[in-house]
Formats: sequence, C-alpha cells, structure tokens
Amino acid sequence: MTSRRPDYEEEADRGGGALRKRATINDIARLAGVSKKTISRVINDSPFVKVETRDKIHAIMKELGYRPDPQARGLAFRRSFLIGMIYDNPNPQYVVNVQQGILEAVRESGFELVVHPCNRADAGFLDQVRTFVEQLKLFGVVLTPSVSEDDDLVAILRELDCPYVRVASVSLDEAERMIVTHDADGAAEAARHLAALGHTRVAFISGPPSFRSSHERRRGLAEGLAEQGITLEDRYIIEGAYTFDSGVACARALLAMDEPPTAIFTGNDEMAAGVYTAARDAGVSIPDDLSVVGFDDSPMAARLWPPLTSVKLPIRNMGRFAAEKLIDMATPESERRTRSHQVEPGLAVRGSTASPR
Amino acid sequence: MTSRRPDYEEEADRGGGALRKRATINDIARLAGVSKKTISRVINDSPFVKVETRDKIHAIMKELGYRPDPQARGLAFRRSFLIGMIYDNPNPQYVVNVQQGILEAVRESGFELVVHPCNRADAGFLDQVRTFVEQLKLFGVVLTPSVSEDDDLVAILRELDCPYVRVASVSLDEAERMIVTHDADGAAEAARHLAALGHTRVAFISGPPSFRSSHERRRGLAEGLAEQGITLEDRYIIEGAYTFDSGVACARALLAMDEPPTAIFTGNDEMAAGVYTAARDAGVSIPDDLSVVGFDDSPMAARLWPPLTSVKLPIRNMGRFAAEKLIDMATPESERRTRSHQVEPGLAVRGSTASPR
DNA sequence: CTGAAAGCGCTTACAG
DNA sequence: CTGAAAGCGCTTACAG
Repeated sequence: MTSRRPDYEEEADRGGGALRKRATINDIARLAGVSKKTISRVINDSPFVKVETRDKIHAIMKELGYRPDPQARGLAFRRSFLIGMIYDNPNPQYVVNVQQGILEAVRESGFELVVHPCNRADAGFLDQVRTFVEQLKLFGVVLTPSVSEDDDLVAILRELDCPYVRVASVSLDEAERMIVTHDADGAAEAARHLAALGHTRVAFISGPPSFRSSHERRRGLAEGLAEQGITLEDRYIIEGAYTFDSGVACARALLAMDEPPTAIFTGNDEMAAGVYTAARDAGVSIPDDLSVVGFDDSPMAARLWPPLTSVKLPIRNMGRFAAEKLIDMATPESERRTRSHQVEPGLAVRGSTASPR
Repeated sequence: MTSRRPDYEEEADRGGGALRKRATINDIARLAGVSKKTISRVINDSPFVKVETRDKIHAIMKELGYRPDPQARGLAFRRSFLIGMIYDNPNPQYVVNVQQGILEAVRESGFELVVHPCNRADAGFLDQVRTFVEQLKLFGVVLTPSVSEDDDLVAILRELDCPYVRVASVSLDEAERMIVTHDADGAAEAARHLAALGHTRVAFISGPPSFRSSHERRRGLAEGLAEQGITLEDRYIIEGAYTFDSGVACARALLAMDEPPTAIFTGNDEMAAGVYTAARDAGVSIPDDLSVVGFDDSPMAARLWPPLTSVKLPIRNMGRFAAEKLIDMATPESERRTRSHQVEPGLAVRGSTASPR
C-alpha cells in the first residue's frame, strides 16, 4: 500500500464513496489465512476458536481498524443493533434525561438509540409503533410512562418478538422487563416532611387518572401521612391534568375553601408552579401561609421563588437501567454482570415548605 | 394459505421469529410474474417501468402490506436510512424541540432519527462522531449549535461524504447546508422594544464567547439600540456562561454600579432567571426598577414572576427545515418541492419589561 | 476447532 | 421497458 497525501485522497473522493474503503470480513479472513466463518466466530465471541487463532485475528482487526458492519450483521441476524425509545411524556427534561441514560448504557456496546415520540390519542398510534419496530427490526425498546402502561402496545411488542423494558411507577410485568420507580415512596417522603413540619391539613392535586403515577403519588402521600396519624381528607383531593393551568385552577379552588389546606402536594412541578400563581393572586404567602411540594425536581423548581421543595426521581439512571436490562437479555446469564437496578426517589427540600403559622 | 386463529399463531411463535413472515421482494416478483429487478425499479420510482406493470405491482404490494427492508436496501446502497442529530446543547427544551421538528419532516419518509449528544471538550470527540457516522452509514446529519460551528467536525463529514445541514445563528456554509436563525434580528427586536419603553441604560449579559450566538445576540442588541440613537455602552456589557449562576453573578455586578442599567438583556432565559434572583436579593423590583429580557422563550419564562419577556426562536421548525433540506439533497431537483426555509425570531412580550421610573 | 455453501433482502452493472 | 448474474458484508445450518 503506498501512502498518499491526505489532500489528494480528499480531492479524489469528493462526491464518491468512502475514502480508503473500510476493511471487510473477507479482508480479515484473507490476511489471517482462515475462512470468514472463523472471523465471524471471533466477532461473535464464540468459544470454538483456538486461542492463538483468535489473538492473531484480533491483532489484524485492530491494525486495520476493522469494525463489523452492523447493517450486514443485522440483515443476517434479522435484527438490528438499534434500541428504540418510545415515549409520550411531554416533559422535555424527563425525555432528555432518559435518553442520556440509555446512551450511557449503550456506549461502546455498538448499539444506537432511535427515538420515537408518539401520541396515544392518535388513531393510528398502535400501527405506527408496529411499523416503527418492524421496519427497524429493533433490538429492543424502552417504554416510559404513560406508554409503558399500555398493555395493547406491549402485546404488539410480544407478538413481534421485540424485547422491551417498561419504566413505570409500579410493577406491571415480569421483573426482567420492569424498572419500577416507586413514586409512592417519594410521595411518602414528602408526606413525612410535611407532617414533621406540623401540617395536618394537607391537600393533593393529582395528575389525570389515566396515569398510574397519579394514583401512586396519591397513595404514597396518604400512607405517609397515615404513618404520622394524619388523614388525607377527600375534600383536599382534587384532580388536575399535569399542566400549569390545571395547577392554577385547582389551587384556586383549594384556597377558596372555608378551611383551606396549609400545605399542597402536587403531582408534578408544573402544577406546583400553577399553585404559586394562584397563591400570589390570592395574597397567600409561600411558605408562610402555604407550603408547596412538587414532584420531578425539574430545573424550574430551583428557579421559582421561593425555590420549590420537590420529589426527585433518578431519571437518567432509570434510562440507563432500562437499557442495561435490555442488553442483559441478549447476554448469556453466565456472563451477565450482576448489578442492582433499584430506583429510589428522594426529596429536594427547599424554601417552599415551612411550619404552618 | 389456510387461515389460522391468531391465538395459535402467537402460541406457535413465542420466542421465535416474526409471526407471518413478511413478504420480500421475491414474493412480490413471483406474484407479479416479473423479475425482482423490476420490483426494485418500482420501489425506487424508476421511470423505466410500463405503467400497467407498475400499477399491478403497487396493487400486489399494497395487498401484502409489503414494505422494502431498509436494512437490505441500506446494505446494497452502502447507506442507511437513518438521520443523525449531533448536538451539545444543554437546553433540553431546545433539544427535544429540534428532535420533534426533524421527526415531523421524516414522517412517512421511511427515515428515522438517531440521536447523538456529545461533548466538544472530550478528547475523543471527533473520533466518536466519525465512528458514529461511519458505522451507521448515516444518510445525513443535522448539527445544532455549538457543534454546528465546528469546522473540524464538518471536515470529517465531508471526508466521509455524509450530507449535513448546520443550524446556526449566522451563515457558515453554502445555503443548501445552512439553517440560519438570525439571532441578531431577535436581539434587535428586543432592543427596539426596550428603546420604545424609554430605556437608554441597557445592559447585556452575554453567553460564553465560544458560542457564535453570544456575539450575534450582542450585535443585534447594539444595532437595534443604535437605530434608535442609543449606545450599548461597554461598561454595560458583561460576560456570562449561559448558566443560572453566571446570570446571578453578572446581574449583581451590574446592579452594584454607581449608575446601574434600567434594563438587562440576557443571552438566554436561564441567565435571566439569575437576574431575577440577584434583583430580589438587592431589593430591586422587576419591572418597576429594572426591565429584563431573555432569549429562548423557554417554558420557564412564563412561569417566573413577573413572566419574562423573551426572544423566541421557532426551534421545532428549525429542526424540520434542516431535515427537509437533508432529504431534498437526495431528491432530484425537478421533483423537489420549493419551500421556504426562512427562520424569523419573534419577541414574546410579558410582564418583565416596563418604562423606567 | 474449522470451513464451503447457501442465504438475509435488496441494488448495481451489464445486456438485450 | 425488462431480466440474469453478481454483489453488499455478514450469519446460519451443515459437515467434518
């Protein structure tokens, strides 16, 4: 091989194919003096290759910078090396964090991430997901709430024989296929925090009932309060929609009560921001007149005034754990690293909570 | 073909391949009584197929729900049907919006989106991008700031013959490869708004100088003020880092001046939120004592109190336009829809701006 | 432990 | 306007 000036190579190639053509399995086989099947065995970590043969092949691969073509492998395997993330969560911070977690897990693994936002309200929703998974022959998919709660969707994935991991507030499937976020535990921690401050009239603004998390967060709050002998009264439970406007409206209703709550726990931070607005309009001071706790610990939480106390989920880790489980499914049990995939919510305590007057 | 009960099919298949095996080009060819080359011509919209032949083939494809396998086509084409998004922007809202725009553009097109966040400060940054593009044989990539400003990165893409479109505040490349966001125009609009309110002592908290946008936003502000006969004084220009904390620090310095500004324009909303904190600590009231204008119109802008006036970029459209340009590159000029890809910033006027006392 | 043949589902290059 | 052959870069199934 004669060495060429890079300039020349670039010049010669503009508009054409790759520069130096990348080595293929055939090149490696020829150089190693073995069949390509043996190269294939090395690529796939088969134990049926003599150690010296393997080492020699590895050396040649390294020298040529050889990397097997995922497209060709995929065609032969009838499966790609792509992991899909299917989601309908409107919270960008959540989405980006999960993506980052998945990417952390797949780094150096040869897998790549394909994103697929969707809308469960769309008529063609299930068909679209089916096409997506089928066309890309996805290696597996990560599902986040609320699509992770959709059993019809899961049925399609099973039918297509596409591995999946569901991220959800509560277990909905076999353990290997679940990342459980224990939202109730986080809500219970918020409840204990409020109880410790001396609150007894605690209200809950829930998300829409179609989200599991709405129920889990409520359950956790009720149980956490009950531990301290406090009742989450029905009159203090009100249904929001996980939106800012619904937070404003619900808070207005609560603050207009004859005996208004001294603390409000909201299903997410977005609604907590709505509570701030309603409180301001009503001349209610946070935290002096009213304590507020959110859920998500979004970046906004720390930017509000006073900064918002909020339940925090390790979202990036949730994405990473999910992808790791997916990859584990393809790894022989013997070679699998045992690793814990426990998700534990926490509470970021800030200035929006204080003892009632 | 005998029809089977779905139950049975599911039963029979668990853990195996796809249920009913999907039709291939060979099935279509056999049923149509032509060679697979002719099917291939139909798939690729070749004009060299008799109309009746084409129609017949289309009918058969439709009946069988045939969709060509992108992996197999990709292997033969030496190029995948994946579009990459390479980014290092820390703003999740921005990232998610661009992603949505790209997905809008590729919908029904058979392309899919692979995301690749990265860090320009990493030692292996360029190599990682090269591997990503090379391994996936990307159809093309969309670059957003600040990676869109990286000429070394672009050189690699050219070398790999990978089409790209750069999203940036100012033109850095041929028109077909650029989505120009005209940040300066948005900043100028902010300037005109402040001037109209009667402000003359206007300050600018910039982003890091390594971002083009920092310079463009400053330039636009200066030019917009100059139009109205107002000077953006050097003493009122201060360098931030696009972070909340830097916004706090810069605003503190500005408010401590003997003759503090009556209005502050920040390079992004995150720093504007920092200005709010510094103003609160200093007992300075927004907008009575100080007007504030941000950039991005992030969701937080409307949640702050008072709601933040901010320059708004059509981020989703920017992503869509970029992907459309990419797809256009592969479309013969004759069939290309002419469509405008102009990006125009706007100004969301809210409660954080008022006339100075 | 290793290999020759056939195949994954498409396209290119050539021929007619 | 249409097709037979070879090939894209891998793996499976079989044989030894």
